Amino acid sequence: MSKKSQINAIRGMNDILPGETPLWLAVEAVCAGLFSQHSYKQIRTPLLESTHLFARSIGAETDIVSKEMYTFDDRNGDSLTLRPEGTASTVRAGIENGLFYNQQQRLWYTGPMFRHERPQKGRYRQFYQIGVECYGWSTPDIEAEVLAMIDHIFTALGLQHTELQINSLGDADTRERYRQALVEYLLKHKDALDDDSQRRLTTNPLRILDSKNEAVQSLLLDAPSILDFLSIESADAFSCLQGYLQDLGIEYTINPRLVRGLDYYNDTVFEWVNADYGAQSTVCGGGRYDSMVEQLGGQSTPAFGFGMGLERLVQILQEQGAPIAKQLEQDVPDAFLVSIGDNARKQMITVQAKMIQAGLRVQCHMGEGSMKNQFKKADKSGAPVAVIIGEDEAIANKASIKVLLRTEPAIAQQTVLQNEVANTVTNLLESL
RNA sequence: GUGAUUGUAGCUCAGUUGGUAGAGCCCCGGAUUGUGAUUCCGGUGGUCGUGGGUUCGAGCCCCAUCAGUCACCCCA
Repeated sequence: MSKKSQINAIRGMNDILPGETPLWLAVEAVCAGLFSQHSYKQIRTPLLESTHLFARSIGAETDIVSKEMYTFDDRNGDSLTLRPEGTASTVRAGIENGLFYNQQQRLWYTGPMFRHERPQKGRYRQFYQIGVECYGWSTPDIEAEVLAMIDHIFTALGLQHTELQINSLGDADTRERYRQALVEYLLKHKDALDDDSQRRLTTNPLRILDSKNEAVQSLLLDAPSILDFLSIESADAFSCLQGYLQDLGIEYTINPRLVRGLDYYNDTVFEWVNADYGAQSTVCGGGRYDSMVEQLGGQSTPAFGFGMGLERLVQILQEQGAPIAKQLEQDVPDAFLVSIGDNARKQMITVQAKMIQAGLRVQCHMGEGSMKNQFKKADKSGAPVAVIIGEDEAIANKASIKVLLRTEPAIAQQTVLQNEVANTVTNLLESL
């Protein structure tokens, strides 16, 4: 490895390597499958958007917009931004293409997002999110559908120790009245607040609620709860949602201190959290954002959605040894082709092509190689059978090819499978 | 952005009070076994993240810088 000429990835960017991509594909397939079962359609939007879009939707005062976006001027002098999340783009695309005009939409998306944060494991500056957005429903039933869908996904993935937390933020008027009450309460105990919380008293008091400072948290035990400030409508909707969750058998806890980092949420908000992952405990988060479509210039449209960080999800599945992660370790070819002599070697690619057409997964030994070497490769590939094309058979242009079963103890338990594969391969080869 | 910690072969790591580098795994070759695996023998591969400094001499000391990791901030 030469050192002078080597160029490394820039900070916070990471490569997803071939050892991990099978799990990524499997996770994405599970999600896409369940989205499809629920009649959600995918939407694909550009990675680049006008900077104004995010300032207007996420909130110009939020940390994301004020200091974490990749923003630059393009050659025309327009300010562009790499998307830091998926919701704003989806809303923009929906408005622009008339998807919300007297219509209802169930949409999902996936792809890279960009935030200039301090990187650590499972948290990168380019990260992948998969999410869902629903437009045109103001009632809690759509919320229950989405939460049930996520629950199905986690069950299908075999995700453990991850619990649902819900809260309601009410409408704008509720939040304003609650904000005043909270600030009033906290000012009485201002000395007990840490520096960050004192700063937030003026910038964003609600965020003090999820402070990790223990002194602050104990102080919050006696703080007013936003749930006591909800309007009749918001309270009804919230209890209605809980009824759905109980009917569905989905366990949840109400966390009145659950707030979201983006300004656009109202009423129901939720997170799935895994307490084992400290600073990155939130696997999936979302909520209702009824005002955003109008705020971005569209016809007023109720909206509900969530986003899920794939790096975290994949990491947790790996560390928990989830079945979906383990089964991929057995992702091996059905057969490995080996040849003796030049004539046989020339036939090998053709045999492989026919086996592939028959639906088998086949790996071929490429290039020169002693029998010993070829069998080593066959063994390493994990294929349950090795197919040997011999010199005599090749010269006679017949396909009387030997199929060997591997008999290594480690895979002896797969004997039945081996025989099935061997029979399939043998039958196929005889018919060629 | 703040604080802490780490950075030696592809991987996991060792390297003693500073004297210009080692192990295991992997990979390659050979011997052995009815092929592979196993066992034995041998081999490729690192200017010790980078750039300065101190010193006769630094992987080990100092400064800077880059990167990873952890916590905070923030968030998925």
